[in-house]
Amino acid sequence: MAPSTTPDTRRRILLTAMELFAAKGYGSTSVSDILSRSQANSGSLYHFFPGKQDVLIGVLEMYRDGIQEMLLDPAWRGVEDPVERVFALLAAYRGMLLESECLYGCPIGSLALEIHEPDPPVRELLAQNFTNWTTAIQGCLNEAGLPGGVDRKGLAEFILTTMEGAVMQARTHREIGYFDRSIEQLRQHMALLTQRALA
Amino acid sequence: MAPSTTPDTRRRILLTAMELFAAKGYGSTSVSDILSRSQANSGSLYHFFPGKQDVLIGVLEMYRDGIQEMLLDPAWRGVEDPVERVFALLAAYRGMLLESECLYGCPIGSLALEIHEPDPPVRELLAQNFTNWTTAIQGCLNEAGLPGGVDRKGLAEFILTTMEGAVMQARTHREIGYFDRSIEQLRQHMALLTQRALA
DNA sequence: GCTTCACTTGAACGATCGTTCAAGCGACCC
DNA sequence: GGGTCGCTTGAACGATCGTTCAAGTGAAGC
Repeated sequence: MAPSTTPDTRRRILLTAMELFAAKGYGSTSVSDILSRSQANSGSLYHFFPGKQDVLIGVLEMYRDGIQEMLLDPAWRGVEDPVERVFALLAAYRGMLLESECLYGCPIGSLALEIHEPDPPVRELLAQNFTNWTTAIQGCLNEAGLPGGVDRKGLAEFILTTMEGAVMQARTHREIGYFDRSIEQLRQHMALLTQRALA
Repeated sequence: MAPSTTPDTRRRILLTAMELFAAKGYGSTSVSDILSRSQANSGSLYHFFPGKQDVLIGVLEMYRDGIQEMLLDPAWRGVEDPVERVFALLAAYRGMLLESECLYGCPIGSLALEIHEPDPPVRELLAQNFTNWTTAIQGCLNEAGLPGGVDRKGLAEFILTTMEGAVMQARTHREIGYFDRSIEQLRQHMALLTQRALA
């Protein structure tokens, strides 16, 4: 649609907001923060977005629509085994924690807990992001040779639960060990689930 | 007013702030919110607290010092079995979710993820709250007849991880089922850990 | 050349934020 | 009675918030 020469202000604003929301949260990021970091003027922002919340909606849509390219593809590059892919994704979050000295983990989880009374479209997008995540994991679990009795959807949700809880503790203690130990427990759990059928 | 009871403005401010921080978060709670709901004046608040952040510190200290009376004692009333106590505590969080139609879960977890760059005293208090929680759970696990090889500290942290992640998903989806399914996975995990030694 | 229109510019707005402070109150000690 | 002091009162402050808008730009269609 837009020629390559256009500055693509809308996208620049969204990418900046994505970065700032992840780093400082939604409430602590001011519109003028977004404007100065994205080199845009308030009039431009309000030309594309009715208000600040609609910038958040745009960011959550980017996460939702980009989960494959932005998250799964990089995490799963060179990893074929479906169970390994589960832990490769978790390792990607570990990497984000390490890069930021345990400051930033999962941007969706942070926003989900920060925004206490979200308007319906925001809540819905947060939920969609979680659902897409667990659906991707469920795909791995389906490929994996799990015993028949295992509840794949429940286990996929549990893996998200573990990631979010582990990120929260690692961030709070500023210590990656809290993340690692929870992941290790999850690994044990999945091993026991697999092994139970063999016994 | 009631002359027999001391006004105890400081405590009234803290209890109000505790309530508001849990309901709206720290950033979205204004000082004037606290003042009007606690029937205090700004001068009184700033007489007791250097600033808003010190109110948060006071609230986190209340949570830390009151974990036994406010959280564990009510949850464990009439429950003696140590493993049952673990799930009774989790059931207490389930109750908070239900009472609020899946809006409020764990106030510490919400604050931990909302406050992205906490000053050291705040971060330290959040970490202390988590540590006290896992230490209490570890006490249960020590009493329980777990096989010798089980990592009690790691498992206690994993139980907190599960609670926080499960609360996050239930809140985001506004559906208690997301909480329940993660707890069920945890129950399986603990059952498998116990049973493995018997096999 | 003129019009149209998507987009940009940036000053300005009212609201609300956290915070300050001079003044006042009242219980207790001298 | 006078003085001290912990606590209260509430108006006021400057800063910053999200948002508005009138004016301007420039490419495309006629």
